[in-house]
Amino acid sequence: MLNIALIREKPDWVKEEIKKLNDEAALNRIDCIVELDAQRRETRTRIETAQAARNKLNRAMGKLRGNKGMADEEKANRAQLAAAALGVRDYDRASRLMDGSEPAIHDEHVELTAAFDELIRELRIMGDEIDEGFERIAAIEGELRENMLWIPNLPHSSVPVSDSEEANVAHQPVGTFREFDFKPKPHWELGPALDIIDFERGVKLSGSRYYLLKGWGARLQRALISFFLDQARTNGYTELYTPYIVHSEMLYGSAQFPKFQDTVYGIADEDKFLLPTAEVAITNMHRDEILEESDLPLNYVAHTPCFRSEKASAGRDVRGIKRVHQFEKVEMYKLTTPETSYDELEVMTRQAENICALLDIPYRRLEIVTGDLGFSATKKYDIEMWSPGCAEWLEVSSCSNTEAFQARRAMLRYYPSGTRKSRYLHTLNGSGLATPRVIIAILENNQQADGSVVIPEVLRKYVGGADAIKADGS
RNA sequence: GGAGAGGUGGCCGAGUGGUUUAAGGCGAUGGUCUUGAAAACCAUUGUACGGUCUUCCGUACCGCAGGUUCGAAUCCUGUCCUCUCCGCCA
Repeated sequence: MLNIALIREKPDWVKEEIKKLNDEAALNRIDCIVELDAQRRETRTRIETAQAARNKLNRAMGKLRGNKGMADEEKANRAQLAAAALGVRDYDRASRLMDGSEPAIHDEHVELTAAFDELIRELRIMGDEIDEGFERIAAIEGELRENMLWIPNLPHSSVPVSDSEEANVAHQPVGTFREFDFKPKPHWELGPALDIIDFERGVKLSGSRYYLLKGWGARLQRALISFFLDQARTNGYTELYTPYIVHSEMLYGSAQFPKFQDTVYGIADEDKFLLPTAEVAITNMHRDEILEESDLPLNYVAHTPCFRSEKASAGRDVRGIKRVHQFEKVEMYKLTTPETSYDELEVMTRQAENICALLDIPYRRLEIVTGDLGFSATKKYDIEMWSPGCAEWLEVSSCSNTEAFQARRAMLRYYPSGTRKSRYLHTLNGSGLATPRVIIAILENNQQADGSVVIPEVLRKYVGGADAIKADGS
């Protein structure tokens, strides 16, 4: 979520920024937000002042009714006078009469019960008005929040401005592109030939975009996950094992909801969902907490399966395991101070790149333009591995700074050293890395003329020293 | 899944529907005292939002959401979570 004060103070500037993001619908909400915010504050001030008077009167009522030292005669008289004062909305006088701080002139006999009934009637009228006011506030705030939840994060000033993902700035590729003396095959041929990816049976079990890894396929994936986690640990990340099913609030916290509600899988009859990424669990881990600056940065890493419905990309990338409903990912995550988050983004991105380098697969960094930033990032780098079989760059990591966008939604705060005034912290996330696409890249880059696949050096210690996957299964 | 007991501030823990502050303690912070520390004593104490916004004022928050009432931590309903016992289970 954006800071509402920013929209209040610089609505035109915010609109200009949103224009860079290709989000027409969000743009149209800004005027509405400004209006609702003004209404909200005006109504709140008015109703809360009335509520203050009401609280005071109710306390005075208790004092009057429970005052053992006061004769019924005087109580009745005060109640009657207070009711009259309430009738002309003189709340101060009414409360002084009730709590005894203003003398009451006793001029006529008043019946106690009748006087209190009259007073309670006046208080009820006042209370009903205020209750209506609070209902109005709740309605306004609900509508305001609903609008705010649909406003994307604003781009960092260093992000190239463009609406087209074609314009993403590709850095110089790193690594050696292998020269093949045969035509490299795509993984959807290599996998079945080696009997390590079984598409038919995956589909039999669960439908399209599901697959089954078998033998070396499953083993290679497990090796990769261990390797990724060990790399992250070496880089100072604390490993987490998180729930894979979370409450819907968590998806609001990490900003998948409400906009991307149809990209996740829900649990029947429960308000819970399968993780589309570990980011959701980690973002909300410190929800509603206030950390100390000395705790930061917090670096976490978690391996989880990721479940995605991929409704938006129906029909695209249906071949192979490039885009699937279930995959394994190792996610790096940082909670930092606002001062350090951009430096940390560079650090995290280099760490992701380093994993590609260690696997000895050619890769490149993409600097994502404003129009392709997504909903929550202020700045984002993608890392792509080259896959000679399908002859394309495959996104294997995406590293983002969301600044305080998720922190504001999930209430992630910290006390700067020496103060007790909390601030929102910054959050960053980056894959490090995701398996099915890395498996694709390894199969396609390391395939040999005889159909075998060489196992990257760094993975061998995870597979008992084996150096190749052969068609005969050895 | 069944039965029961509970959810109160950073922590522990009181709290007959009212008579202006959620008692008291612990912890933390500041101060007094001290050569320094401890002890003792004094003071302070959360979050969010709003107000002519650093120290002032107000509103809301006693798991969460509703309800009853002039007034709810307290009464009612629902819900989530925790604990104990039983059942099941890796």
